[in-house]
Amino acid sequence: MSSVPLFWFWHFCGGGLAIEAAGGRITVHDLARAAGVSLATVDRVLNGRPGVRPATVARVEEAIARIGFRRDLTASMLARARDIRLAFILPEGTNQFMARLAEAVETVGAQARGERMVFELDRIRSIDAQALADALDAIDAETHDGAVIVAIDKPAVHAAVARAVGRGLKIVTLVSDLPGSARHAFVGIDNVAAGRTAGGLMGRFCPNGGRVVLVAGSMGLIDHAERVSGFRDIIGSEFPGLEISGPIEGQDAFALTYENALAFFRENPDIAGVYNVGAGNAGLIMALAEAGLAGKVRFVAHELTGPTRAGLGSGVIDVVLDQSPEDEVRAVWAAMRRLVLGPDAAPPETPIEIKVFLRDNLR
Amino acid sequence: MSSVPLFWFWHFCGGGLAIEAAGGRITVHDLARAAGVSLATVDRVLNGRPGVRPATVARVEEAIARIGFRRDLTASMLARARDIRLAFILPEGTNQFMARLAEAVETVGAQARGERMVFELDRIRSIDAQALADALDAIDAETHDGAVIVAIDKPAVHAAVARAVGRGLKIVTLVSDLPGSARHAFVGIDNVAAGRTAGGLMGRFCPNGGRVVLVAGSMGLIDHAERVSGFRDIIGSEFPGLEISGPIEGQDAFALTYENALAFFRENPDIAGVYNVGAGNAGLIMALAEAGLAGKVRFVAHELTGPTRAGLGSGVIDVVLDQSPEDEVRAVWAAMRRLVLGPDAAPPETPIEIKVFLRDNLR
DNA sequence: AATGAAATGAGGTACGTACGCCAAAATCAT
DNA sequence: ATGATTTTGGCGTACGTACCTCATTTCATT
Repeated sequence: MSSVPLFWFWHFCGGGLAIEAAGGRITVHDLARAAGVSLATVDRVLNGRPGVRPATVARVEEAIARIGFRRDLTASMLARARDIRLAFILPEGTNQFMARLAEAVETVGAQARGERMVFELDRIRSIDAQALADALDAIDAETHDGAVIVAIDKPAVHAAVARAVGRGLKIVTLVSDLPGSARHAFVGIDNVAAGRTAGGLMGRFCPNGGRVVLVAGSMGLIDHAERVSGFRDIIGSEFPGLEISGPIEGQDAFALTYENALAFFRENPDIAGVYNVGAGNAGLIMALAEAGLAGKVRFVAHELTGPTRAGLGSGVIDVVLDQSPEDEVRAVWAAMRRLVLGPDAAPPETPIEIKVFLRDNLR
Repeated sequence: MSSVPLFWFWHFCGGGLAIEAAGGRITVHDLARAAGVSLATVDRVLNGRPGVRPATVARVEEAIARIGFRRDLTASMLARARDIRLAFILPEGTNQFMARLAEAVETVGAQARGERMVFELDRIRSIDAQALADALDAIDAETHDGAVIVAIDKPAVHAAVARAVGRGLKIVTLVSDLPGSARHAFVGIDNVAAGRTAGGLMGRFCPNGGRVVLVAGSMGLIDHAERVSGFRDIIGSEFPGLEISGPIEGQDAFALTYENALAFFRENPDIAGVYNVGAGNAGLIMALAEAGLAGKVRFVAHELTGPTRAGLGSGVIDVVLDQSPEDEVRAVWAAMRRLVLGPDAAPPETPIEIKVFLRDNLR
C-alpha cells in the first residue's frame, strides 16, 4: 500500500483561496468566506442562535445556496456534547400491537444509540388522555429533544402538545395522529388504503359472491373505522356480488371476540369471508374452528403477531396486512433527526408501507 | 411515569466493572487502558493493521467485550479523510428492472453521499462474463473500498472475484448470487418464496379450478427458474384443481412475448390465470387485450415498472410482486458499511422482502 | 551475546462542527 | 456627540477516531 497522507494532499491543492477544494468538501470556513462574514456569524445562522441581523442571515443563506454548502452531519454529531434524546410515550396493556411497538423502540433504539440518539420508553395507562398530557408535561426540554406519542384526540392532549412545542420540544405522532395540533409530523400507515387492499383481495378470493363479515375492536377507534370504510368502498364499487355483514365488535379482547363471532357463525354457516380490522384474532380463530369453518372461509387479518402468524401457518388465515412497527420507529428516527438537526439530516420521508403477508412470504 | 432510559439498562446489566466516565462514552483511551496496551496498538487492532502479536490482539478483543467498547462511527467517519467508494457494475440494456436498479443506485447514492459514501455506476454488456471479470479487475483497491456485481455464474467471474478480494476489496453480489465464491455477501430476494407466494395468491383467486399459464423470459435465468419452481410447488401441493401450462418463453422482449402469448390464448381462451415470472409484461398485456381476456383472467406479475403499474391501475393485473431495488441498494449500503467499517456500522442484515402490490396499496 | 526484525509505545495533527468568551465594530437612543 | 446596545469578529477548545512518525522494547536467529 502506497501510503499517501491525505491531509497533505488537501493542504497543497485546496489550501489557497479556492472556495471549493479539488477533492475536499465545502466547509463552514468556505461558507464564511463566501458570505463575507466570520465563522461565528455563520455558526449563529446555522444553529438559529440570536443576535444576527436579518439582512446578514439572508446573506449567509444566499451563500449557502450559491456554493452548495451542506453541513457535515458526522462532524456535527461529534461536536454536539449531548446525544439526541427522545421520549416515546406508549399506552400500556396487553395489546399485542403496542407490545410490538415497544419492542421495536428497543431494537431500533439499540441501533440508533450507535448514532448518538437515545430512545426512552414511557408507558402510560391505555386510552387515558390526561395521563398522556401529564407525561408530555413532565418532559424537560433541557434534557430532551423531542417526544413521540400515540395520540388521543382530546383537548387536554392538544394543549399539552402545544405547551411542549412551546418549550422547544419536537413532537411526532405515531400510528394515531392529532390533526390540527402543533405536532411537527405524523408517522403511520394509510388505514383507508389498508381497508381497500383487504377489499381487493377478498373480492378476488370470492369470485362466486357470498357474504363477508367484518370484525373490529371498536368503531370508536379511528384506524379501525377507516379500514372498514376503505373495505366497504372497494367491495361496493368493484365486487357487487359480495354482501357485507357486521362489523362484529369485540373490543380487541379474546373472550368477547370469540363469543360474538361464534354466535354470528352459528347463525350464518354459509359465510364466504372474514375481515378483521382489529386485534382479537386469537378469539376469532377459535370461533372459526368451533364452528367448523376454519380453512373454509377466506380470512384477512391485520398485524403480524403470534396468533396471526400461527394462523397463516395453519392455513386458517389467508392474508395478513401489516404495518411494521420497526419501519415506523425508523421513520420516527429519521423524522426526528431532520427536525432536530435540520433538513439535511434524513432522507425525504417515504410513507409507511402496508405490507401484505401470505404464508409463503413470511419473514 | 415510569421512564426507563434504555442505555442505563445496558450499563447495569452488561457493564460489569465498567471503566467509563459518568456521562461520557467508552473511548479508545478507555479501551487502551483496559487492555493494558497503548493507543497505537488499539488502533492497529481496530483497523486490522499488521504488526500485532495474536496474543495481544486477543487481549484487546477481550477488553472490547469486557468494557463494551463500541467505536463511535461519527468520529470514525469524520477522521477518515477519504469517503467510502463503491463501484456498482450493472448489465446494460433496455431491461426495465436493471434500469430501476441503476436509478436506485443513483437515488440511494445521493443520500449515502451525505454519510460519506460514494457510489459509482459502471454498465457492462449484458450477460457477458468476461466483461464483468474485466470490469472487476479494473477496480483499483487504492481508490475503492468495494464492488457490487450482478453475478454471472462463470469461472472467469469466480476468478475475478477472488482476485478482487485478494486486493482487499469487499465484494457484494446483488440480485444474482455467486455461491461458493469469495464474495463477502449477497443481497437479493428468495425467488422460490416469491414463486410460492404467487402460487398461493393464484390458487385462492381461482377456487373453481382451471388452467393457469406460466410466462418467463428464459428458463435459463436462475431467478426465473426458481420462481417457476416455487409456483409449481404450491399449486401442486395445495391447489390440485389447477392445471399448469407453459412456461411460454419470450426472452423478456415485447414482440416475442406478445406473439407467443397471443398464440397460446387463441388456442386456450378458457384460461383462468397467468403468472409471468419475467419482464415482458407489456407484450403480455397487449396479447390479453387482443384475445379479449383482459380483466377476465387473474394475472400475477413481477416488478413494479411502468407497464405493471399501469396494468394494476386498469385492472388487467391483479397483483405485482416486487423486489424493491431501492431496498436492495440500501441493503448493499448497510452491508458494505459493516464490511468496511466493522460490525457496528450497520444494523444486522434483514433479508430483502418480497413486496405484494394491489392497485390499492400502490405507493 | 550480538544482530536484525517484529512488536509496541509515545505523541502529534487532522477531520468539520459546536460552543464559549471577550473584544471590536456598527447601530441605536438620547 | 455620548453612552448604551446590538451585531460581528477572532480565537480557542472539545468531540472520538484515523493515521502518520519516530523511539523503544521484545523476540527469534545466528
